[in-house]
Amino acid sequence: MEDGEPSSTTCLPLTEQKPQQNPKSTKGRQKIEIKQIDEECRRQVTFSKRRTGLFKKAAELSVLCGAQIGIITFSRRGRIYTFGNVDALIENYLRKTPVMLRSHRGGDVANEGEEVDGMKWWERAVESVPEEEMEEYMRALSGLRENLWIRICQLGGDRTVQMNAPVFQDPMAAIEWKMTDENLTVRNDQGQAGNDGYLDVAGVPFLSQSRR
Amino acid sequence: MEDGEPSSTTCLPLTEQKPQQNPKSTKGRQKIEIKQIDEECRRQVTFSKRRTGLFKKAAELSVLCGAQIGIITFSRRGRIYTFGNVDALIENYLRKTPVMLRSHRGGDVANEGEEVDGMKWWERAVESVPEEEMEEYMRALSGLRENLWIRICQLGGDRTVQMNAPVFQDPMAAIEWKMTDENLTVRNDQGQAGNDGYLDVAGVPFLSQSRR
DNA sequence: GCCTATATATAACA
DNA sequence: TGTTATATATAGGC
Repeated sequence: MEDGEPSSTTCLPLTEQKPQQNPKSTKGRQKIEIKQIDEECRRQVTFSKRRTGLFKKAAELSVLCGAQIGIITFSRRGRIYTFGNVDALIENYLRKTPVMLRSHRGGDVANEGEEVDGMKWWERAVESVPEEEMEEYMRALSGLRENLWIRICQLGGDRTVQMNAPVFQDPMAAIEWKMTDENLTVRNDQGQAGNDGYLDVAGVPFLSQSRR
Repeated sequence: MEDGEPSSTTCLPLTEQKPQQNPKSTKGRQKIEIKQIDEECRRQVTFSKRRTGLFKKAAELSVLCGAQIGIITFSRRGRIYTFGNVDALIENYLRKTPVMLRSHRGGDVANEGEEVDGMKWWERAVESVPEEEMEEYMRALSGLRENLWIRICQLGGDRTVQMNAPVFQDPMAAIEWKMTDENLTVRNDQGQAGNDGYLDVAGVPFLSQSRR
């Protein structure tokens, strides 16, 4: 947009300028390029502010449109910040996109619908599985489990910070939920405690925000 | 837009303000209350626009701060819209908040850390479980599975719309990702196709949502 | 969808 | 953190 001095040519210099010794207390919001922020400090500030903004937007969308929204965020340090009823949404999501089930019977997702007694294999009680199918059943369950945890070891961080906004057990609850400061407050629950020193590369904080 | 001059108000009032030709082409963005939108049509438009905005914000945050972000959204019709590498994030999330494991050995999460051969019970191969523990193991797995699917039947809708933005297999990939139109384009894949008529129960949305 | 006028989100500072 | 000046998001309308 405009950049340099638009010059004051179009304005009459009639009255003296504002006596403010503050020609412009700040530069205001500057345009930035959407690319990785290198400066640790600035990045953290941005992460914090924008995460807050993102969650707020999600909350508004949820209320305005009665939608269920869940957000999972891993900071680069491996810390988790979540919004919404993530657990319920995950379960629902897993059902609608059953990627975890491919390991059953050859891994062809086409078999997914196979039923016995009107139930999908994963819906049947373990005890109801016939002896002769047990081995295969176990293998399937194992695969299910494996798929759940297979990539677990790929990430290192272990610090968990839960930031939960509204929890909509019931869809309608989302509508009731109001965006009060209370609701948007960060609940930094240290998880399983332990050494609190995060051993951050540069003594940058980001951890001393325990409140509430 | 101009800024050089502190007060445009001091500009010469010589010419009459805007000629009346443009009374105001639009009212511009109006302030709205954050509460459930009743009008079906307006709600859908808002949902669409704000969802796009939300995902865009998420993408920016992801790139700017190198964070991994996943968003799951269920419209009130039960359609899913997701952003980010949801699968990977879910797995990671499940590890850090192993709520699914409470069913093991009395449901005390305190036992969660119990290890055998340096592996958590859920990490062990099914085949390695001693015969005498098999029954209990199966019960535990069953519980795990049950917890995964327990609430499955509570939702009715089956339409699945996947809207996937970037897929960050690797954390660093997020940084590379650019916010092109291509990336932000909605990929509306009907899932398993079928009747598209949702049969939404009159105005009362969320239809047969079974409540608890 | 595209457009305009405003309501909001936020980058740079203190 | 809180403030300020701008960059963006978007409600209402085609």
